Amino acid sequence: MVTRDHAQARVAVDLVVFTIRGGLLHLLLVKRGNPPFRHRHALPGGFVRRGEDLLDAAVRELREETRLDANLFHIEQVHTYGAPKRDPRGRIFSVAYLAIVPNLPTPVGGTDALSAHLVPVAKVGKLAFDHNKIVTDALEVARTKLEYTTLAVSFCPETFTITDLRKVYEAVWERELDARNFHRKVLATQGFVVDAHRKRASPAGRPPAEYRAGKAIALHPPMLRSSY
Amino acid sequence: MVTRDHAQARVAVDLVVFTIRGGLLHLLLVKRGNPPFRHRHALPGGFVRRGEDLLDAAVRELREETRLDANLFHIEQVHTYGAPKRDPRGRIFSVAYLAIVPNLPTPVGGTDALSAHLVPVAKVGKLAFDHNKIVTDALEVARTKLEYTTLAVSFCPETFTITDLRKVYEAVWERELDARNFHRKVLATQGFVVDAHRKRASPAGRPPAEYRAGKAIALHPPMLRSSY
DNA sequence: GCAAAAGTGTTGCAGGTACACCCATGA
DNA sequence: TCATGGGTGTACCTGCAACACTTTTGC
Repeated sequence: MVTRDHAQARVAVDLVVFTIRGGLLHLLLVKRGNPPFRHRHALPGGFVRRGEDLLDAAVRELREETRLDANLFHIEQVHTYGAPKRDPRGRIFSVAYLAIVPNLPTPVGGTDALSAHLVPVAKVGKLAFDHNKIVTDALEVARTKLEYTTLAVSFCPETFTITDLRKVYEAVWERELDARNFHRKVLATQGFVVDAHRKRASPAGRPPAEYRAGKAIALHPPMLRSSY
Repeated sequence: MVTRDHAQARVAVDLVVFTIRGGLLHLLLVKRGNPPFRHRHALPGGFVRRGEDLLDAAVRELREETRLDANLFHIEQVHTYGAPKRDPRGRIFSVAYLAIVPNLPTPVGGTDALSAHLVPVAKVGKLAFDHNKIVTDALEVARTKLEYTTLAVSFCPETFTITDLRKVYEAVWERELDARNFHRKVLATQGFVVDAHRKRASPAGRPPAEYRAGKAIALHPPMLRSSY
């Protein structure tokens, strides 16, 4: 190609970080410290550095924001956004990553952010750029992945109970599940969870058994939310 | 950010175009006319232009390559590849698109390609750049989407028989299906296909009824390939 | 014992597989 | 009437939803 009619562009990663607090799905947001959209909430993220791969950039940004070790969270690419005017600073493509972390520690502000907060997804307001669309897309991916994969355990600490796991599904799907059928189904699915041979002290009622994440990644059969 | 340690980059789209010929899944490949990887097979694609959105760039490239009208094929974004050294020309991010076309007309060479061919996916050799990885990823997406969506009709011409549709599944999954159960299941799934009230002349046997694509996008219940 | 939460048994139904069988056409 | 592929009926099996019921703890 002789004429350079293609764009010289910058490429950023944006992070949709979900965690669960108090039975509700929360999203990690930062308050922007610089224009454009100064003081507006936005997704954490930043530019991909020279010589840096996309996933590495996403992991780096998440670590800067949460101080979490890379093997303590789930992260995967979701979609890339490239509308010509999505960012007033120029041509910026954004590769969105979905991250899921167990019981996130109190977040800290990053380089470009005034502060970071966890916000219940139901209360997320108008965000900077096209970030509302990015959140919607990532949430749909997370909801679908709970059906066919063991992704839900990524929301849980190292050991957890079946009820903990069920509350993950209920928070993400915003839908109640039958505790008894759920219990049976999780234990019947090979590799979903493995017995930790411990009981948790409980404030009331029979103490539940604790489990760890199993080795399976895909669920056979899936946990369908359909049956509307 | 004061220091510009992030990459100034170019962004390209690469197309994984599938079609079915003679009951086999085929992939559209071009022979590169310019370095790097000159004379090597590669995915069709090209740089995103100034002021052009990602999907528009992918549709444009596909039209240039196949002369097909935009509403005659299915296209969707799959994944973005950004390893620092994936392209020897410099920092180039590639957004991969999966496209599915019915009975592709003979392809033509594009601006950057010597020629274009349809190759059975089983016979795809070593491709330029990281394109083998891109094809593998896109194929897995296509296989999965056949389970949960009506994507298979995108491989079919305007009117088709249930057997045509079944052969799509068999080609993509590389697995034979029971014709009788498949038939019943497709007709039982609301909105998958609608009766075209025509019969096709057949060389032997009872003439099959013809159908058109229905309005449904998702399949309830899904067409599971599992049951290994 | 009573409350509370964990965990099990059972029944009815929806949907899948396997395969016997009937239908419509050309030669 | 036979071969061929389209299409239907049916029997068996798996897996889920619903919900009654039992178990194990703290008070």
